Amino acid sequence: MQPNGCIIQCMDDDAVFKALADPHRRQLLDRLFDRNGQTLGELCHGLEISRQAVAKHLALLEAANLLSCQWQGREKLHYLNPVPINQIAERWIGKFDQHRLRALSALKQALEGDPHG
Amino acid sequence: MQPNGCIIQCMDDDAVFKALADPHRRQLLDRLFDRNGQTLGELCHGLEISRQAVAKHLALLEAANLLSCQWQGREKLHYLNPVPINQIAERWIGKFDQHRLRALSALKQALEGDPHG
DNA sequence: CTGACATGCAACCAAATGGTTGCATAATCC
DNA sequence: GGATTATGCAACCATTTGGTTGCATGTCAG
Repeated sequence: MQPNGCIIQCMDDDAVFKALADPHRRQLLDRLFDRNGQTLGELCHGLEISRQAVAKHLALLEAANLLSCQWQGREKLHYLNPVPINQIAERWIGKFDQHRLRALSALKQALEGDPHG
Repeated sequence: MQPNGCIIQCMDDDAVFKALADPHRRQLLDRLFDRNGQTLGELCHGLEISRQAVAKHLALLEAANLLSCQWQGREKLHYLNPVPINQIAERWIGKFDQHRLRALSALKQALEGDPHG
């Protein structure tokens, strides 16, 4: 849709796919989905890797534009950005979803609040 | 939701995400999307890597259940399987798409047989 | 059968990846 | 100011990854 953005975004796609390739990183996204705006320290809880490892993952996610950060005093808050995932879903994954169109039909009905299901 | 399938599928998710992480592999899927059932040799055309490298990528995609193969004489035909991508989209990516719900509303209209679409 | 073609298998290699440890920097609390 | 806390930076390491080359196997054509 955007005139220039597409070229740049397609380059970004690779970063996003690579960012999603690691289970720890997906887990971090999951956690931020559950509670947005967590600090590095909070995101470390329960993960069995070191703080620095988590920091690296977060930096990579940030580089892929999957999250944005905001400093608050000495704490760095991490906020989820679902847009790149969304874009991949729309532009790339959707392409493979002839099958999904059926699911969408069902979803359409659900969105309509269709009582017949 | 599925009683047993979920556990297995979640393990598969990682393989699928990893499989999608490489641009060459995504390109191969794109090519199979354009024309299904290609041989290894055909899939090599235009790629600047060796046949063996392509074969490795295809093996990885097959392991991730993203494509299925069928021998025909001395040729191995490769067929796209969009289901795992679909499942990821449904189960994981969809979760992050509060935003996408708006897009779905638009799509819903398109599916309704919008004459302008 | 012989040669050409399509693929598989295995060894090997360089670079990327995911992790660690140690130290530095900056903000907060007493 | 000094200790504590939150994070960053850099060096280092093992494993994985993506690629290569060389050779083996199996199938088709003459």
